[in-house]
Amino acid sequence: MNVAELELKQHLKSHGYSITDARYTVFAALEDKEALTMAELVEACGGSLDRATVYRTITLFEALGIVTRIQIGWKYKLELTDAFSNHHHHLTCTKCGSVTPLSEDTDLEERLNELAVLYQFKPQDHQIEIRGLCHACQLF
Amino acid sequence: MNVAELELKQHLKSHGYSITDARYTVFAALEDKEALTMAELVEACGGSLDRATVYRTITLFEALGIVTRIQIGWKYKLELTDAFSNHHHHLTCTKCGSVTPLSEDTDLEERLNELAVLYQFKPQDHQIEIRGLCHACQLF
DNA sequence: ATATTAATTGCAAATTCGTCGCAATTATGG
DNA sequence: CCATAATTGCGACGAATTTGCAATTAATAT
Repeated sequence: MNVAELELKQHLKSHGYSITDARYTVFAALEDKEALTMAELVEACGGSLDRATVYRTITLFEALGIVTRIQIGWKYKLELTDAFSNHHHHLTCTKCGSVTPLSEDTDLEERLNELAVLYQFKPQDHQIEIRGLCHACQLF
Repeated sequence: MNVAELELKQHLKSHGYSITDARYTVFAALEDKEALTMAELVEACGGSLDRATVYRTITLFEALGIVTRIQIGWKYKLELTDAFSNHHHHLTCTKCGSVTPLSEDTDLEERLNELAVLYQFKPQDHQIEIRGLCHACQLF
C-alpha cells in the first residue's frame, strides 16, 4: 500500500466510511493516469465492479475531495484532486478534440489564490481549460 | 430588440441560418442570467419549445460561438460567450453550492494566452472554476 | 475469533439525458 | 403570394445515471 492509499484509508476512516476493496480499486484505477470518462473508469476497474458501485464510489470521493470532475470539450472526465496526485490543467483542441496536459504554472496558481482571497473564498481546488486549435489543426 | 439580439440576428444571417422565434427564445432565456443547466434552460423557455429544439439550438449556438458550456460542480451549464455578455469565471462553494461570478482579470487572461502560445496552441476560449468555501461557509 | 449490527455491493428495473428520422410548419427569396 | 429550403415538434431510441432491495462484507463489541 503506497502513501496515497494510506491517505485514502485515513480519509475514509476519519469521515466514518468503511474501507473496502471496491474503493481501493476505483482509487487505483485513477492513480497516475490521465483523466478518465466514467465508462473508461468502469472498464479500468477490470469488470470486477458493478457500474452502480463505481458511480456511488465517485460520488463519495467527490464529497470527500478525493476526486474531481473536469470538463474536456463536451464531456466530463474524472481525476484525483491535488491532494492525491499532481495537479494539471488542459488544452483542448476544438477541431480534432485532442487533449494536451498543461504542467503546473506558479504564476497562474498564485494569481488564482489571490483572487479567491479577494472574494473571501478559502480556495480548495480549481480547474482550467483552454480551448483552441492545436498546432497540427492550425495548418488547415 | 436590444443590441445583443441584433447581434444575434446578424450572426445567424451571416452564417446562412434562419432567424426564428425559437432561437430568440433560447437566446433571451440566457441573457443576463447566471449559467443554466439544460433542464433549467428548457424550463426557462416556458414550455414553448420542445426539448429537442433547445438541444439543437444550443448545438448551433455553440458552433457559432454564441454559447459556451462551463462546468459548475458536477454538471455542465450554459451561458453566453464573451461576445454576447460579460465574460467571467466562477467561484463555487463546495459546501453550500453557491456560485460567485468572478470578474475579468487581466493578469490571469494574459498568463493563459502566454501558456497557450508556449504549447503552440491558438487560444479561442477558456474557462476557470475555483472551488472552495465561501465566506459564509467558513464560519461553520 | 465470533456474533451482532451497520454499511456496502450487485443486480435489475426505472429514470433521465441527448439524439434521430420524419411529417408538419415556418422562414426566405423571388 | 409561391416555391423552396430550413426548422420544429413528436415519438422512439440508445446511452448514461439513479434507485430499491436482497445478498454480502466490514466494523464493533464481546
